[in-house]
Amino acid sequence: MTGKEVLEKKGIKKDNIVGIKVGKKIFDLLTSLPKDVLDELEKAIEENKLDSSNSNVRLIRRDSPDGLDIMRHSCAHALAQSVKRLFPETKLSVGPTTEVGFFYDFYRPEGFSEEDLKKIEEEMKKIKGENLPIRRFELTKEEAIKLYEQKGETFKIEILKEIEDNVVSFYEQGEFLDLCRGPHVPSTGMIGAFKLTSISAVHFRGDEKAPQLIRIYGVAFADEETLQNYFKQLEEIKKRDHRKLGKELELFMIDEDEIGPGLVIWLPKGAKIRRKIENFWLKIHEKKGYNLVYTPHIAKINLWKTSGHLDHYRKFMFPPMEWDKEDEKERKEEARDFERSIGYGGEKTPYQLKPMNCPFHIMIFKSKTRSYRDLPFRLCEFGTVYRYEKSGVLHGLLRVRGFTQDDAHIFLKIDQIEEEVSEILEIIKEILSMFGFSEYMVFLSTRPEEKVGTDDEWDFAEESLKKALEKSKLNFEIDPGEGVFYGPKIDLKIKDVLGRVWQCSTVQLDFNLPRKFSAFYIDSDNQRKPVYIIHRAIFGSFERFFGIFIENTAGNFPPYFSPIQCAVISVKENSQDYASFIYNLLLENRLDCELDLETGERLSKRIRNWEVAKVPFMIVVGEKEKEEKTITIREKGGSIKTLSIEEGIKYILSKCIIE
RNA sequence: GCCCAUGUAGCUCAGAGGUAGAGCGCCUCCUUGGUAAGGAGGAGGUCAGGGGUUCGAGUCCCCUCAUGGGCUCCA
Repeated sequence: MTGKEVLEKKGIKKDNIVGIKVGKKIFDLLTSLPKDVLDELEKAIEENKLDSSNSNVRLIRRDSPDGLDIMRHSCAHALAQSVKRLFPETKLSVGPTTEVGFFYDFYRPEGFSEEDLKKIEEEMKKIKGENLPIRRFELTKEEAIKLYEQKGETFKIEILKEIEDNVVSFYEQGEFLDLCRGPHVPSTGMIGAFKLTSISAVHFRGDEKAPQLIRIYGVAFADEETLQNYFKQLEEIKKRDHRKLGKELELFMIDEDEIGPGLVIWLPKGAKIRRKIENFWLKIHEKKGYNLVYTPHIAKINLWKTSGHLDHYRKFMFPPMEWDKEDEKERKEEARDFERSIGYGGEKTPYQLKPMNCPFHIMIFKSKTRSYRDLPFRLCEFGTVYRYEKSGVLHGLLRVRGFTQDDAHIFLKIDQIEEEVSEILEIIKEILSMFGFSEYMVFLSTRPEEKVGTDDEWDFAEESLKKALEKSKLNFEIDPGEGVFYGPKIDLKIKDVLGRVWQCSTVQLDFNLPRKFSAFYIDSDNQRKPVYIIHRAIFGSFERFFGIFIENTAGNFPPYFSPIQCAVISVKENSQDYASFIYNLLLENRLDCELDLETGERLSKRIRNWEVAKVPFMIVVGEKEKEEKTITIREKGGSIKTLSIEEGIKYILSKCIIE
């Protein structure tokens, strides 16, 4: 007996019901229920407990999360049915749900156009209108393969072959049927408000060698209103888009044609913000015993051979800088008996743009003999690196080809890891909180199958990281096997105001690099001991973090990071001297401010200009203020107060200067 | 790298075979103003780049570059 039949038998209205949930198991109304589920359902109905929140058996309504998922699944079928009606030669693949909608993958070499998409959507609406009853039935795998052989659905046969069960389920609506494990709504009329949003190409099973399929995406919600709200939310995200705000607020630019894709120019206002962030960051790090260094952007290619980057990281590196052909002979002569293709030592050796800073920092460590007394030895740098990211993944500031890491490497003994990591976690929290980020998701990744380092080292290191995390009181999850081959790591993701999650901070242990470079220290027993390294970054990349920061604040930066903190505006010409006087006072107090003596525009227009530029404070002075030795402060958004010069400046400074 | 879409003034965009447009911004002038847009005039374009079709190409076709949304990738 199916859920539908039970409800009908018991006379329960099922207008908005799309399934039954027993414990964590979900059944649609079309599936024959196992005996125990059936019993429990009937019992719950008799005791009238179906909707009470503590009941183990519950009806799934279409607008609940589970209900939406069922409904979206049926949307995918309606999509496939629509496509088969309009383009019968199309072959079907799979059609699951997504977080807010659904998609279906089709094989159709000629693809679909935007026009096709509209037609498909219209046909889906028709299918919804037809309110076709949906039926579930089962076949043996053999029968199913036979059925699909008749229909020529080659992809379905492939999928069937991978299924282990011998009996498979089908769902049928009108002339359309599909291999599917469900669940589905009882009829096509039950699907909610939907819209097809995009088309993209994917490979069958994500395998690059497999044939290419066309994926059609849609979103679906219980009703038209929620669907519209979803699009409104998208608008909000669009409004905060850092690429748009970056242009409007003149923060950065990327000139793909003349300079190169993925290469960021920080404009004066963006650079001002960055410098404030750098100063703040550096002050904290110097307090914690870090040593700032600067290293070159290129190095002889052999450095990258030693570090192993050339073997493992090559596809993200820009090509080596080769000398002209005429120099080729000379270079080869200079080359010792090292790799012929690489060349080494001589004047004409190829150079390589750096994708990471660590080899330089190791060379600094190795530049003199280090004692155990020197450890932990902490180096930090705003190190600019270049990585050749594939063209399709570049995205504003969030994915670029040249970026500056807030990088640090800590050289230490293995028994210092725990304390050092817990110190690092404190620094991370302290710094991120200044940007309005306080919600974190933390992941500890442990040893993968392929790794360097001994099991003892891994045991000790993983345990140290765990203890440090526990001490930090951060909630964390363990990602078993997700560590990189050279050591375990902690990744920290931040949540922004729209609930989006971004990975920025990372703390990684490295058993590998010190060995590659034979980096050691002299211990108290006068023995050479191998040193351990922690790689860590808080922002990860200034560029990326800036993009996230822009979107999180919608360009309304906290006053202490604002590129222009205060605009001083004279009402008319006779107060210009007074405005200049106030402006100079602010400058003396290290405030970033602008003087607006513009006489060509109305006052309200000038105030609007500073509002649009998202300047947190304006000081407007006219005859009245000049007379009374006061200033009128307008905060962004419009609140206004008049204070004495001293009080007013004190107030603004308290919001704008961080020590 | 793959699929689809897009590329027109500094910015946002209209123009869809027949003389390159608007708003904002910029420059000049008028307006001397009290907390989010005062008025007038002006400058500004190899229509991403290259090739083709055509009497004639932002407009149609091909290639390249780049961007957007996905996919894949991200030791």
